[in-house]
Amino acid sequence: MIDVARRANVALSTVSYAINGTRAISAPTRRRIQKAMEELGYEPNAIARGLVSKRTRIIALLFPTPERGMGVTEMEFVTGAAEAALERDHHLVLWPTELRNLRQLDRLTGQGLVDGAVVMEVRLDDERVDLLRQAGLPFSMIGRTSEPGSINYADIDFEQGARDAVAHLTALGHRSIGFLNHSPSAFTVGYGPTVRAADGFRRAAMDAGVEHFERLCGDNVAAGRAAFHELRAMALNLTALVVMNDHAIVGVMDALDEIGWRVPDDFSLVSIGSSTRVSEMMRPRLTTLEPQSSELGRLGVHMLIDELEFRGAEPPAPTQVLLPCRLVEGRSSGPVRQH
Amino acid sequence: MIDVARRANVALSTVSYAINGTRAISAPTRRRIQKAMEELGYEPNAIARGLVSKRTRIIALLFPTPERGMGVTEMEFVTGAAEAALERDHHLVLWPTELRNLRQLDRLTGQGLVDGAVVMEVRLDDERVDLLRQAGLPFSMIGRTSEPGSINYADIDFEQGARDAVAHLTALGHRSIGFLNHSPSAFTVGYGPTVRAADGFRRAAMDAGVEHFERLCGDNVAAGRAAFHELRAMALNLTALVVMNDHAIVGVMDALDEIGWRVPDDFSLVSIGSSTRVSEMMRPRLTTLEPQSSELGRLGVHMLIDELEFRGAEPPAPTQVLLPCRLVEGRSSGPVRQH
DNA sequence: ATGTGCGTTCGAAGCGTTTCGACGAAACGC
DNA sequence: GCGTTTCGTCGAAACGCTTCGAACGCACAT
Repeated sequence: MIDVARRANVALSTVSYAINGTRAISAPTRRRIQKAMEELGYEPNAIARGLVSKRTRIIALLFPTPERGMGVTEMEFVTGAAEAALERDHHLVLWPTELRNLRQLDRLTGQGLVDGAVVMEVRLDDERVDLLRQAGLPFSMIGRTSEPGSINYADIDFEQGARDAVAHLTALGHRSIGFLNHSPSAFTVGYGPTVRAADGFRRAAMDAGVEHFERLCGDNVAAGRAAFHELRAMALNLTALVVMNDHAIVGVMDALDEIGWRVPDDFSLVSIGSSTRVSEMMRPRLTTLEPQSSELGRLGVHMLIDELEFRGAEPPAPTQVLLPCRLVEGRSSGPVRQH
Repeated sequence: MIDVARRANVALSTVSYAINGTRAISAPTRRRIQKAMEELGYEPNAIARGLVSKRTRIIALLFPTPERGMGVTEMEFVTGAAEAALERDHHLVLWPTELRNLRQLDRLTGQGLVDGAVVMEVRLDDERVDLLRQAGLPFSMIGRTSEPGSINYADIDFEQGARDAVAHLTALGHRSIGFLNHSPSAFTVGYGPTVRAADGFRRAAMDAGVEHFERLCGDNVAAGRAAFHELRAMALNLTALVVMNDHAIVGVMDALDEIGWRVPDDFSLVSIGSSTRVSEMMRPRLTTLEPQSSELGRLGVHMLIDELEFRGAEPPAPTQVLLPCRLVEGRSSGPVRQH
């Protein structure tokens, strides 16, 4: 920076003002500085900048490391967030913190490396959120707690998604619809999508006046297969299933094969939350309510940076967004079978 | 840090030495400092540390943003890398740089934020690698260029994977085997796995003395379906296919349905590079040569940090690792059909 | 000529660490 | 009992920037 200043015949501080736009700089001076920077290939040192300005322009992405690893949806959160961060001239660091290990998270925030955080896979009651709030670190959420207050969040509207799924099926004439949810453990830890999708399904089915059945189901093929057989035994008129469980749905299709039912002729399936990349791999291609995952990741980052940049001024109104799922019709849903 | 020093009755610098182990500190003094740090909940400021020590303990993960987005395999690289970084007390930032946009990468490295980089999805001839080398930034690769020289890398051994796939099929009695590769564009840009798997397949088939056919194939269902029909028309005895293309393989199965062939009774399929999470979603569950993606991400980070920590001492021998794929038998491969 | 105000620019003081050279005290050999 | 080494500690100087208060020149009004 000294070299740039010397070359442009100005003081060190003038270069700084020119870079940050903190004070007015006359056009000729600015030009000289620009030129000097380019000629020297100068790039301001992010660390030194961060040290004095208290703005590191680094934000953290908090994601839990679940047993089963992450799917396509989560990957899209991450890439979306990373792209958005870069566009807004920020860096995104990954903090894969186990949920129980709050101590680690505490240490990480204490290091003063990041200006804020985006929290992924938020639970209805999430300790990480409490910790961040206490630490005074600005953050936004992908997902939301049961009491989000004035915290910025962007979430998938799984409740509406479930309603849309039911609407899609009732429009096709189905009058007895089941719902296969995530695992019981997801439900008990208060994983929002699990809870809210179930609500949406129930209401939509009641509003439509159709027979409906719900079931939690382990996140694996065998559980899906078993769940289907059970559901069918208790719901004799069942003609369609809404499934929010990418693994279980495979088991369901296996079970359908076993009893010789064809999809969608004899039975319809609608998946909630599968990305097209996954639903395209199924045969038949699944009808799915696809979440806008990448967009969600982007939003989370933008909300956070908006907040960071407004610091000092009066806080802007919290941004709280529910993104609808997009209905992508595959070949797994069709008109109800006529007996 | 001043508070800690005051509380422990030592000089500022003594606290620093105690934290970093840079100089010997007597046991009682160290204890006093430890205690003071805990009582005050003190955590050293990562930014200030980085500024003076020239070691930010931040490393970058470079991944291209391809059109089709990333799959499960890539996600596992990322999470593996993030976990490994955290374990070794480093931060991982995501740099999703478009391949053509080298300018951006140049700027990013110029900021002096990161100590080194892990490059994902390396091509046989990769401009990013040249740029990093010129910038003097230490880095390791997941994948490898055609001339890796003394650069650390960890790569999936797709060549061996292809051989294993052929071995698996010949052991089942197959004597006419096809290979469905990635898209022509992947081949022309010199994407390593595409090129090397083809080599491995060809050699293994020749060594085993079996009839073999190869084909590039667009990364989508329709292309896979078309490719199968074409392949079958020119290879009348074909009884099995090795596929390194998660999307195309779905099309192949559709095509098999169309001609009434069942998997694996009438025709065998082996996938290369599909993670179990994907192959479990296929029906029948695919036999796959699963890459150890998470391990690869971890390795990339460890290699880089090893190198960073050795700076100054003579450079350690380059670590260059090929990780074998793991054969996971599904239900898509079986004994050759007897006519 | 002298004062007033504005738009620009300057010098210097930090930001929270690491690290260098130096120093006091205890331990050693003779 | 005197140099000499070793161990543990200290004060102060960076690291590369931002930002504060002050000062400069210039046009304008007085």
